[in-house]
Amino acid sequence: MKKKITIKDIARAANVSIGTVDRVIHKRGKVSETALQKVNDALKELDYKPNPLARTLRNNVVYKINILIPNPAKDPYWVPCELGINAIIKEYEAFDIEISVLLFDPTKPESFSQIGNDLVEKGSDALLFVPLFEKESNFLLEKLNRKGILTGTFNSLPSKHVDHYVGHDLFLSGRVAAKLVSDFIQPSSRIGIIHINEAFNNAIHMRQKENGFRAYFKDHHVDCEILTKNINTSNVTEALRNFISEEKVNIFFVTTSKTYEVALALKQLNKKATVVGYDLLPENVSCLQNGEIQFLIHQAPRLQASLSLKSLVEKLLFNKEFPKKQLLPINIINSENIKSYL
Amino acid sequence: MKKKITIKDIARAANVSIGTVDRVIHKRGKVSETALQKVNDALKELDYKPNPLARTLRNNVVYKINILIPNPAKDPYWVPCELGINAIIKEYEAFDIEISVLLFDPTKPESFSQIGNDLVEKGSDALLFVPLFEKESNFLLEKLNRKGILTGTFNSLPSKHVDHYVGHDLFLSGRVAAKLVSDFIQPSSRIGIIHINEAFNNAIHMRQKENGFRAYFKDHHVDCEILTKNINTSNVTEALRNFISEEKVNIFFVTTSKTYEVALALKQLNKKATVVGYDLLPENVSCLQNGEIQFLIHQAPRLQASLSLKSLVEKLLFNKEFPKKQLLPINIINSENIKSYL
DNA sequence: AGAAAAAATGTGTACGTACACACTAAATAC
DNA sequence: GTATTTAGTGTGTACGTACACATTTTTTCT
Repeated sequence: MKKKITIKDIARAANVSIGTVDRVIHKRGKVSETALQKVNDALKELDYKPNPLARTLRNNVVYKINILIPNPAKDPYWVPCELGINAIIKEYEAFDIEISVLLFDPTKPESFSQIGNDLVEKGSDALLFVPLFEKESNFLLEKLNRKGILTGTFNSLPSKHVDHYVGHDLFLSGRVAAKLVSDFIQPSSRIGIIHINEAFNNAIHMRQKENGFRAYFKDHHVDCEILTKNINTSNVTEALRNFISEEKVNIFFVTTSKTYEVALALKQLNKKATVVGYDLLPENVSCLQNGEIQFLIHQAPRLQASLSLKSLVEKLLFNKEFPKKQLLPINIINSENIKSYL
Repeated sequence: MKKKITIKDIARAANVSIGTVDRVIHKRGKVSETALQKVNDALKELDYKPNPLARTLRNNVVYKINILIPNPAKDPYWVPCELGINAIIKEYEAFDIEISVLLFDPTKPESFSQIGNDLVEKGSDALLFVPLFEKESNFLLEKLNRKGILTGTFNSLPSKHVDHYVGHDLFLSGRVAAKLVSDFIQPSSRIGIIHINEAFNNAIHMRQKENGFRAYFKDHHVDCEILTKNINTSNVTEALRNFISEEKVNIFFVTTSKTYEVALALKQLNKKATVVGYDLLPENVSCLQNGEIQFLIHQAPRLQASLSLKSLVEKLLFNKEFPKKQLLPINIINSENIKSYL
């Protein structure tokens, strides 16, 4: 079991002191040509890799990471996200990392901006947040970049100005829904795309999904009527009942986690239809298991949150590299494999 | 940014030396009742967590992990598995870990046993392997346990005697296939379960999948003829062509990664049918994209391998805990979401 | 040539932990 | 009462890195 190469081994091999080796490694100058040559040769020859543990220990700083996510109490979609974050906090509690979680109201952009500004003021090594509001997020990102704070986002739209992004290809996820639905299409079928968005804050996401959905049918020359219905009222069920009664739609693609609302409305009207939607909310899962929803696409908020936090933590602790943009696989869930996701 | 608590802080709080604190922490005795009390109080009060980095640095050992997996050259299913392992090796190359990968012939149990024995002889801190052969694997596990070597397995059957297992619920994955297929069933449908297993080495896996598949239909009172066909010959295509010609089957569930063979045979006979099978081999992916396979269940060999190796590595390096048994979600793949998996 | 400045190199220390060792004080033995 | 054991405690050092500081060597200038 051979020992790993240390800076000491390099010093010995190059016949200089560890101080000189250190200066070469950190390019802090004050090294003669000959010594530089010898040390560089030795570094290459012995394939030196600095020990991240010793480096971190020596650096002896407690890194501070702030997290800004939507309040799960306002939208249950974010519950798993918070769980994922807490798991990572637990996982790294023994390390020199301090992580704080702050919640904003997903229906109030100003709540996001205000807490965001506070956090910029207070300062930190990294800030991880959910960029629900495009304008406000970009404004925040600009400030963070100016301050040189490491940035991470997840779930929503990636941006050029963020260091790390974890999320999904929403256009593709629309296509996936279309493919799933396509097996249920009959000559008489009419398809409804339902956007349920009480807070008006993820219109772009829903649009991308719709575009993907429609693109699939265009590519495959399935001609079939596809209607789009926006529901922004607070009385979702009533609006849905009206829509379903008026239009003869028997296939539904719901672009948000409120998929169960469609299943509910159908049940109330005593109608059968194919429903495909998003996310593993308890209500959705229950409908899936009852056969009222055929498929759910799982956006894995928990995994998104934990992956993005983990990347930031390990970047700070071990200087581990991460991709600027990480797109997760799109998970198709039916009444059976749901058990393996709970 | 407050510093983390160290044993020095504990020593100061308890008004003793760090040596005494250390003796308390490691329960090495030689501590007076009063000191013990004070130190324990301080430990609890300040919520002391030892710094895993410093601990590992001080321990100063290079851990050795051996890995024994089937040769990807003999069965392409294992290609991603090797890739996942190499990625983890790369990820931790700067740490005091030495990882070696050895390959056995998945058609020859004796090749597994022989290399396994060699590895036990040579010794190591942990051994990760794929327990393709039940009897031989248990024999190896017994030896490893006696030697006190940390053990990990993945992909195949979990065992009481292994420290860490990553895999799938195969019975459930059979049920998932059944649910997928159920949407294609018509009154006249006949279903074929195809076991293609040239090497006779994963009969148990295939059986579990079949059981799950049949259980779903039993639960749902779908009465529909389900035939089982075992194919162990080397000329798979011919055997399949004969089967398809003789039996009027229009829905196929293939329990192994050789799913493309069924699609191929159907194509040769110019027949259309619903095919559901396993794994993202290039041949399968191509059939999926051509519409010759409807769904694939992705067993994620790459993820399985990297997760299990990562667990062992982090257990040794940071003493991070892991679950004894980790079942992964069952991934449903169609022609669209496949893009997010490649 | 000798002093002063500049360049190059080496040494020491800290990070937090773990353990060997040295030390102190009390207890036992003769 | 002194010697020896024993329980209890404290000190020193190493792990590998990073950087401040001390020291040596070389260069420059008068």
